[in-house]
This record gives sequence, structure tokens and C-alpha cells, in this order.
Amino acid sequence: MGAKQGGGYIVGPVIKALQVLDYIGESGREVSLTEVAKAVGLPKTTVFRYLQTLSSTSFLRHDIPNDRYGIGAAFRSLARTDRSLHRLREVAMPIMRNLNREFNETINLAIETQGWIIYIEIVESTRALRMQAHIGARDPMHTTALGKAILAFLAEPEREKVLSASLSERTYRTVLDACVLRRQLNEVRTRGYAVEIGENEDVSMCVGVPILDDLSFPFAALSLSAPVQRRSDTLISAAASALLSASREISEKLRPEALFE
Amino acid sequence: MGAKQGGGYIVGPVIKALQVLDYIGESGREVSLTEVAKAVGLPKTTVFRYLQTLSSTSFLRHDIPNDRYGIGAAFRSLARTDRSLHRLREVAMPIMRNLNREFNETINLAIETQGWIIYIEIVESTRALRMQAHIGARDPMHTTALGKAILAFLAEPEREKVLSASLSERTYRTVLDACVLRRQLNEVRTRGYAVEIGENEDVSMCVGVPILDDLSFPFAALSLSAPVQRRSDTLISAAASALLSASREISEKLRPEALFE
DNA sequence: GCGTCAGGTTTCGCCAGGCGAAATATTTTC
DNA sequence: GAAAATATTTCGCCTGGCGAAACCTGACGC
Repeated sequence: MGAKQGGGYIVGPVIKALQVLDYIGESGREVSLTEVAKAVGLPKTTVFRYLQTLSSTSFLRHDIPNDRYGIGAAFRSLARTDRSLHRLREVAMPIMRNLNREFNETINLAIETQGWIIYIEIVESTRALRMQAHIGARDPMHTTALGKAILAFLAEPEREKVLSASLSERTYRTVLDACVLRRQLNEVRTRGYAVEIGENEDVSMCVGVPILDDLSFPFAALSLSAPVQRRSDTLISAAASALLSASREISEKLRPEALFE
Repeated sequence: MGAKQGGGYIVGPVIKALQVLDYIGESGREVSLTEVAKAVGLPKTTVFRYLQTLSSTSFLRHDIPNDRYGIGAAFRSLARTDRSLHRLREVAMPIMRNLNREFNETINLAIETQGWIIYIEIVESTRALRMQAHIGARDPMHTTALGKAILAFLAEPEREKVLSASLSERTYRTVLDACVLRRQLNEVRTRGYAVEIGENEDVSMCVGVPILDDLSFPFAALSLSAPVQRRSDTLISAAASALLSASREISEKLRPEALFE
């Protein structure tokens, strides 16, 4: 009987709950239990349970006085982050490819999540000797140029929250003293970019800049990373200025629709 | 053991699948089975099934070459309709309330869904004798001013698809002849508004205008409905011009972000 | 007020089908 | 090519999802 179609590894309740969610979203208004049940063709009791479940996670909103269900906050917030990141990627990728072409070094795009830097897009250098992280990887904020770029432009209290946590030691060059870091971040703030040399991995260096939204909040960061061997003041300053203008361009193109409102 | 927390009518698989969806959405990139399993703290097998299930409905996208899962088309499309309608409502409501105050008649906002008109917002007249539909109700397109307003501004092929379907008879005044309808719609197109008198319900009349997006696509319609008794040429022309400027105002305010891209 | 009706909620026993450990296949790495 | 990491499949257990039906609850109508 339950022989669901297609796939093979299909979980019944999940499919059915998604039908409910889909119907409500598509209808674009607040609907009653009975309406949904009739529309998706499932027993009232079953739909009732799904409505409860979906509401309990705020994917739906239960308007109790009128007993109507509509799309909820969790769904909207999820949709928004997805949209934001989706757009960020879309806008940043061509620009990152240009930087990559210009320097032939690895270009990284990252965001901060719960005190860590997460790589969300990477365009790799084609050189034999190159730096490579992989998308989804996580690094501490205080050991990367990406993290420092973001930290520097965060508001005081958020920054301090990170600095006051225990700072992990990645290499012998990792800066572990919060005071030193604070001084570095001040510099970053005035000149606009962060530099890290062998603080995250022995063999790599990195130049990073924040990407700011219209409220000057650093919601992402962009960096160029290269083997320490290729370190040179010319490279650093050339990279910094290229990254800065790239970051500005990305912010610009993102402007029309606020990223996080 | 399975004694889930809180609620009471919580369906386990649904909650867990939502956690998976949520994690992937929040992470903002394509993730592997193992990563999700670790992150949400569920057995790999279980997560595997959810990933399959969510992908089968396109809520997730399974990137097969890399075996990564990311947010899928169904989710995005749902999010988009939700956003659109949410904004439409938000923008239209105050304007509808103004119209309602001005005429003290019922004002309706509707969209088209699979050949039917669906009421998504209604501001009711306070008069004892008033027209009332209810939110979520469905009427045929060819019997309502709302439907005609949309039909008139649809592209030829879409319009013909509706006209060539069998036209249901709601009252003895319902226009059933496609040729007559075509002629009416031409008129609607030139003067900008549609009128219907007793064609949907014996006792009611209705004046409707389309709401156009920046590509002149009629994605919604606005109408004033009143009992036929109160019909008068002055009412009709006053309503028409008020509705037209209201519609223009709504389009205007919606402009900054395209409704359907 | 009481009866009726149209929702929504709760109960309850049944057994489908979800679960996850472990085995297997597949791909990646060294 | 062996080893390691990851994805897929199998399989029996038994949970917990299911839905009919009983039960509420509030809104009308008379």
C-alpha cells in the first residue's frame, strides 16, 4: 500500500509535510486546517500533526485567534540567508575570477559563522605551488586575514567577544595576545586591509579585506592567499588595493537589495 | 526513548528533516552527507534518507558529481512567491483601506492561479448590504471583473487558453461566448478597467483593474464590488478612476524589487 | 436558551514503515 | 595497490506515525 512512487529512499512523513508547506506557501495566505487537508488530499488528523510540527519550528506561523496557518519566521529567515548568499556568490564570482587572473593566486570568499571563518567560494591559482583551502572549511578568526578583516570592522562588543575567547594556536607565529591583536585590528581598520603571514599555516600568507553592506557591517570577506615564498611588499600592496576595489565593487552591486536588512 | 520534547503532536521525521534543511540553508553552500549528519547529530543513514527525500521534491538539489547537497529550486520558488505576495499585501493593504473609506464598498485583491481568481485580501464595506467573498475563495476568470482585468492584459496565447476552455455559467448573465468576451477584453484593454454586472452572482457588480509589474504583466487585480442596487454610471466611473490610480500606486511602490523576475 | 453544524482536538489500537547497525560498494588518497 | 573515507544498500526490530471515530468548542439560527 504505502508503496510510494519513484526514488527508493523516500520518507513518507517528510514528503507529506512538504506538500503541506508547499501548498501554504503557494497559496500566499493564511489557511485553515480543513482547507489544507482538502487541498493536499490527506486525512485531517495527519495534516493537523504536520501543521503543529511545522509551526513548532516556526516554519509555519499559527495564528491562534483565527486558527489559520501561514508561512513562518524560520522559513523566511532561511529564505533570506539563502538569497543573500546566493546573490553574494553570483556577484562575487566573476570579480574573484578577475583577481585570480590578475595575480594567479588563490582567491577566497568567506563569511563568519559562530566565531569561525567559513570558506564559501574559492578560485584557485593554477600554479603548481599554490594555497588551497576547500569550500566549507573552517578556520579561526584571529589566525586568518579573512577573520581579521571582519573582526576589525565589527562593532566593539562583538569583536571583544571573539578576542576574549580562548585563542587557538595554529602555528608558532599565531598571535595569541589579545592586546597585540587589538593593535593589529586598529591598523586594519585605518588602512582597510588585513595581512597574515604564517599565522594560520606555516607556509601560507594572506591579504584580506572585508565586504561591507550599506550599514558598514562586514558580512563577508575576500582574500588572496599565496605561499610565503612569494611574499613581497609589492605583492601585498598590489593585492590590497585590488582587493579593496573588488570589495567595493561587490558592495556596490549588492546595494540595490539590502543583504541583511 | 523517542519521547520528543514539548508540543505533543510533533512528527519526528518531519522535525528532523527540517533540521537538515535548516542546516543546509544556513550554511549557505553545498554540503556532504557526512557533514550534515555530524552537524545535526543524527545517524548517517537517517540523514541520507532525508537528503534523498528533500531532493526528490527539489527542496534540495543533489549535485551528483560532487555528492553535495544545496538548497533547491522548489525551496527558492516557494520563497519567492512568499516574498512577492507578502510584499504585495503589505503595499496594497493601506491603499485598499483608503479606497474602502472613500466608497464604503468592499475592496478585493486577487491573483490568478491555474485559471482561477483567488482572493488574497479583502477590505469589507461596513454597510449592512454589502458584497462579501472570503479570502482564499475561488471564482472563474471570465465571470469576474478581477479575472477580466487580468485576462485583458495577458499575452494573446495565455488569454486564449482560458477563453478556449469550457466557460462555466454562474448566472444567466454570465458571458459564455468567447467572441463576446474577446470584444469585451479589447475594450478593457483600451480603457484600463473591467466591469461585471451580475455575471458572477446575481446580486453583485464589480469594477476591476489589473496590477501590472514593470514588464506590464498583470500579476494581480484590484476590484470594488457592490450590490447591483447601487449600480450607477457615476459610481462605476468614480470607482474605475480611483482603482486605476490605486493600481498605479501599488505598481510604483512595488517597483524597487521586481515581483516576478 | 437549546439544537445544530462546522470546524478543531484528542484518543487509541494497529501495523506500516522509519530506524540504524552493519555489510557492501564506491571513490579518494597516499 | 592498499588503505581510508565516504556513500549506498540490506535487513530485521519495534517505534511511533496513522487515521477512524469520539470528543470538544464556538458560531449561528430559531
